[in-house]
Amino acid sequence: MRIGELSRRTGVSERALRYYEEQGLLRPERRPSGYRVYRDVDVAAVRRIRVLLTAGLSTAQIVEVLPCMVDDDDLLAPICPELVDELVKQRDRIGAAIDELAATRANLDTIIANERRAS
DNA sequence: CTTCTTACA
DNA sequence: TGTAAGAA
Repeated sequence: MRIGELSRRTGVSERALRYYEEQGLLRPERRPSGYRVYRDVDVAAVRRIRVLLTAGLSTAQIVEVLPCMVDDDDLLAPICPELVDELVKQRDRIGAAIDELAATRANLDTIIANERRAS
């Protein structure tokens, strides 16, 4: 199938699909015309990429992590133990980010609470 | 009509 | 990431 069909079947824009390829996430063949040719398995591949992207992983991380994962029905399951380690680190980073945002929000709340009427 | 690349009021 | 432009 060509990019248009893959886009329709995955709900991912053609722009994004070309970007994924640029990042090494997909390696479609090329027809002499230059058109990209995707295989059926790429539909599932794109879904996995989406899941990881939504989980906050960068495309670079996904490139390394993807080969260590397998489709367990509808979910993604990590195979390599070292991968689980990286995922845990990623989870911790998110936790840290949440804490920082909570702190900045608290600062904002304080400032808002200081509102005073103009005399 | 579909895709490709490149570039950005 | 979207989108416009010019070419195939």
